[in-house]
Order: sequence, then C-alpha cells, then structure tokens
Amino acid sequence: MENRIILHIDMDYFFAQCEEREHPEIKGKPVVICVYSGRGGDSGAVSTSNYEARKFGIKAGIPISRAKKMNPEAVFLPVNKELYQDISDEVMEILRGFSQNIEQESVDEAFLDITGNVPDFEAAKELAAKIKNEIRSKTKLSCSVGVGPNKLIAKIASDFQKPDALTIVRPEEILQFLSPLKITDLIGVGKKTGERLNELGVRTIGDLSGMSAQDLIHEFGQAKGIWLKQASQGIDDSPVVGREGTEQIGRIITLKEDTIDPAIIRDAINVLSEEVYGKLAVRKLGFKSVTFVAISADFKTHTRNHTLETTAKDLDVIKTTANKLAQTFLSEHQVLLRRIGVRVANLKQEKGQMTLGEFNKKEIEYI
DNA sequence: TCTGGGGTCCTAGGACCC
DNA sequence: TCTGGGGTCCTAGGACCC
Repeated sequence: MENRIILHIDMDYFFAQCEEREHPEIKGKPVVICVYSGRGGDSGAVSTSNYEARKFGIKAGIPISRAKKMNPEAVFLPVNKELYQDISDEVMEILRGFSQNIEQESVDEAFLDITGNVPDFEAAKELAAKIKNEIRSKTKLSCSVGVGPNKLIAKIASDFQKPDALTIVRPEEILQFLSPLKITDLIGVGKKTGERLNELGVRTIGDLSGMSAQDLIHEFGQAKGIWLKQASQGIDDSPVVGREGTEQIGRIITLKEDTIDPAIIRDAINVLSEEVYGKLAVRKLGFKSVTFVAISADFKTHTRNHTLETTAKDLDVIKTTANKLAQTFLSEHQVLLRRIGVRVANLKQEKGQMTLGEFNKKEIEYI
C-alpha cells in the first residue's frame, strides 16, 4: 500500500457537457439539466448545469423554478440517461486502455492505480495529460484529473481546479495542499459534520488536523473519529478495486400529489416493482431483501425492510413483499406521502450467469 | 424558493445462538 | 435470586456522494 500513484478522472459538468456535444448550437449558453417530478410545470430539481449557468447561481439540487428565475434565457433540458450512459461507456473503455486497475466510482468518475505503470510522479503527470488528450480527441469532452499517492488526495486534487484541469499532489506536498482547504472539501465531510466541526472552531482541514484523535472520537465515535483524524493528514489506505456489481437496485418516484390513499400507493408500488425487476432480470440477479421507501410530505425518509429466507428472483415476490411492508407502514403512520420507492438488496448472481463482458453487452442492448 | 433519483456506508438496538 | 461474553444477523435511520 506504500508509494502508490493514483489518478482520479472526473468528467466536467458531465450531463450538460454531453448535451453540448449532441447539440453544438447550445454551446456557450447557460445549460441546465433538469429532473422533472411529474407534478406539472417546473416542479423538480436541477441535476447539473454548465459553467455559464453556474455564473447565475444555477447549480445541482436547486428547484427548477428557482433556476428559471435566476436566468429565464438559459437552455433547460430534461435528463437523457441513455445518452450519458453511452458516453460514459466510451470514456471508461478509454481509461481501461491505460490501466486494468480501475475503479469506476460513478457514471462520470473513476480511479486508476498506475503505480506499476510509471516510475514517478513526473511520469504520472505525463500519463495524466495523455489520458486527457485521448478522452478529448475520442469523445470531444473535457475532464479534470487529480494525481496523488492515494484515492482521497487524487479525488480532492481532481476537484481542486476545474474544468479541464490537471492537478498533481506529491507525497511531500500533502499537508501544504490540504491545510488551507475547507473541511467540506474533505470527501466524506458534508453539511452535518461540517456544521458540528464549525461549532468546535474547526474551519479548515489544517484546523482539523490540529485536533486530537481522542477529541474527535469523543465527538464522532470510534470509526468516524479515526477517519477524520487520518483524512485531515491525507492518510488513506483504501485500495483501487474494480466493483463487481451493484449491491442494491431501487427505483423511487414522486407521486402526482401527496397522498395516503392505499390504492394509489399500491399501483405505484406495482409499477416500481416491475421496473426494479426489469433491471434485475437483464443482469440475471436474485435478491434476498426488499425495502419499501416512503418520503413523507415533510421530506422525512422512512423505510421498511424484509429479508427473505432464501434468495428469490420473481417479480411477484417483490410486489407482494413491498406491498405488505407498505401496509405495515401505513398502519403505523398517518402521514401524507410525497415520494415512494422500492429497493432490493443482497443481490446474488443466479447460476449459469453471464461473464462480465456478456453482461456489459447485454446491458447496452437493454438500455 | 419549494425541494429528483441513483447509490454507498455506518450506527445502534434487538434477536438469537453458543 | 441472580446470572457472562462474544458473534452474527436483522431493522430503521442517517450522512454522504454524484
């Protein structure tokens, strides 16, 4: 685990950049990719936006209606997942050409362990530049790359300057690099942890590294305390590992209106179950647990889970179990529901499964 | 200004077994 | 009447990420 060289590749404003590639006429304009909730009008949230839109304050997570007020002239497009998945496949294929030791982190991000491929960080920098060039020439898209001695540093580095950036952090530069950054720049420190740390007078990663492990453990518990202490010093031993497959598959939707009507909820569960089943079936996966997810009108998330005796694979099991769980939940809670979801987990490949290559091909056909 | 949808990982309490 | 400790699995909730 010592002296590794890790790359993190992060596609710039991915969904919006994909749309710019497909529709060159929108390039240069503010572009906003939207997830509409189906409640009519502009109900929904922004998934991502390009840099022109960000100048107006339009960023991921804000309501579409608010974004429209910030800039009514911007180009608003619905998400086109099939397009982004196809382009993602192109990018990942290119990356695989540079190193077999790859971990795809999301649709637009990946880690590469190039320890065995290059002698030092200077060579790593050249390789990273080469990767950026090849992605640009083959897909016409820009990305930002971070190079560091571990995943944590590589990821923070890829985020450090954007877009179209290349940032190298050598082992001896870690503390200098991290110390002035905000604590929320540390991957894994979000809003809640950030606020609690602020209350302790901690604003930068440097401040955090000045806290004792004991105090952090006292405040955040054993695992998180130790992790915070190590992360603040740029220590991260997690390996780059190819993820074999997903651990869970779910679908969640926003209801047309808030409701406690069991018939409406049942109908929605049946549709969601079928969609989850569809995803399982192409991958030839069985499941051992089913979860019903309910998000109430006040945006609280509730879950009801059931673990089966043995691995199942039938649509009917998903439907029946999810509906039973929903009934239990509804008998306990008289709250209006805004969104509901169905999720299966403890996934297991069925016998006579496909190879990974066959699986990838099949999935492309399915999409 | 009214809030999407896909995930991962961790925690705490209880059941159950040895 | 009082009575251990460890391990594993399950459930519900929460933080976080893209």
